[in-house]
Amino acid sequence: MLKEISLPSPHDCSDCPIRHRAVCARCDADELEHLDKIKYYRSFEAGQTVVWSGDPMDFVGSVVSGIATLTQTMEDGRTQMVGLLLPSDFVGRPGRDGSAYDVVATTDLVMCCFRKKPFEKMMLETPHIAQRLLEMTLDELDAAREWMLVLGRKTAREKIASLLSIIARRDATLHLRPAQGKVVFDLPLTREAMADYLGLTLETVSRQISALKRDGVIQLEGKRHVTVPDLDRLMDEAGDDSDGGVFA
Amino acid sequence: MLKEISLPSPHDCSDCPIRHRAVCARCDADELEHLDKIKYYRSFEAGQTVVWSGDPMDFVGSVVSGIATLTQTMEDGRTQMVGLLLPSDFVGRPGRDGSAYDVVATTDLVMCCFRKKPFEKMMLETPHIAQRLLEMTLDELDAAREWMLVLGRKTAREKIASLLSIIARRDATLHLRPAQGKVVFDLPLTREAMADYLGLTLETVSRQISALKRDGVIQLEGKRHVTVPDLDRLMDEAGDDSDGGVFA
DNA sequence: AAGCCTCTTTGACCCAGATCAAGCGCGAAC
DNA sequence: GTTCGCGCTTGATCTGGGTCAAAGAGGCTT
Repeated sequence: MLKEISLPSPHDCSDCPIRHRAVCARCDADELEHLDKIKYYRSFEAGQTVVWSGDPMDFVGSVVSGIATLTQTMEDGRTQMVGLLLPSDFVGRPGRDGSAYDVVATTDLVMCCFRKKPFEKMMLETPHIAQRLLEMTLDELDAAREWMLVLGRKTAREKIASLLSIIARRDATLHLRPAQGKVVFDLPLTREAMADYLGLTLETVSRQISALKRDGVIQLEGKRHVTVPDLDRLMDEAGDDSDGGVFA
Repeated sequence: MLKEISLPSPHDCSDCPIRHRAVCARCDADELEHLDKIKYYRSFEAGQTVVWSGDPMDFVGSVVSGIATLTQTMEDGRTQMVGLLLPSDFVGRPGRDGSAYDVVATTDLVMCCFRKKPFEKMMLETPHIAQRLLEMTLDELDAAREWMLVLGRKTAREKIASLLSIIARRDATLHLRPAQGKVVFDLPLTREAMADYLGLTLETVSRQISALKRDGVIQLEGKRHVTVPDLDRLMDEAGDDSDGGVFA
């Protein structure tokens, strides 16, 4: 198994890239100082498991950079990804000891962790944190429900288009580019991970990506670098009428 | 369209059947009194729509009795149920004007509604409410993710068994009976609603129910009255290893 | 630069579940 | 008591996506 990387230099909340979106978004200077005392950074290599389902977790935290996945596995090995954790997303559940899912780093990953007990205590005393966490949890619930429609009712082609448009829009907002017209990005997931997210096999994922390429909906350079000439076209293929905004 | 029924007699929080499970579970007497001022009851007939997706909602609230569903619909009519609302479950999202889903009463339904604006104000001032809502939202998120595994990876037979065992366990806990051995209950959903929940067609639902009956996993009296001779057997068929507890 | 290893693509075939189509059973309306 | 309508079942057939199998394409190691 891979070794955990130690972070070269711990940094300060004031220049934290996720300062304004994470669970600490609403905190004032005093509260940040308090958080600072219970926080620490951890880094993981791509492919490393952050927590195993069922294992005790003595921390909660935020993704600072990189991407992690939340997956559930059945005894016979069938797996379903139930969440994609992007920078600023929260990991762990206050008031619960074990993790309900496997959390795996898909890319190199940096997390800002809080020791669980002190964090829980602080949540009770600091409405700003509890409020922000509620808001984030409600957003995740909406995203999960949006995904239930994808899993339950969409065709393979629509599923792929849905995933690509989510990534494309997320990337556009992250880089403050307009979320329409031409979008270019790198796929952060392998075909297998995409299959696990979409409830498909990796062969079907591959075939449908080839089909979308053949039909000019996307262009591919290598296996991962994607160009979407017309985001509206892609979103049409996804079957949702413009709305969307799952991981907004 | 059906008419809304007016409730014969509004009742008091102290003898409310969902007092200890709903969003108000942690409230003390003062807080309940405050809530009482902004609350009102509404009743709906089976089949009636409580809110349409996209429509403005000027209230949030709790299901007091009956069952409601949360569904999403695509332009071409494909629909996916994304939530099953049982007594004590919360409806609506503080801080959002419109409903993201259709909310439909599956049975006759009574709701305890709070005017939205005052409720939002009260949430900011009353940690007990925000804390309980966070807890409930986290539970719903877990349930939604559990359901993603069902939708994405389970076979039709496993899907049916999963739904039946959820209903059976919920019913058992609601009536304080042991959640194992023999369980008897009524299906609160039509075959079509089950299909919408499971991402199947109603024909497949019907066939798989017949198959489970033929195999002795369940017994049916009429279309809706179900006897599960051995809950463990049913849960085996659902494919999850004992754990479960989605709507616990 | 040869050999591996992992990720990916593509082909051939198969099957679970969708679709299309009757028909049943039971309560409500006339 | 007959008819209507709705919810449900069952059969026949079709098909999207799964399964099994082979091979290409980079990137790393030695």
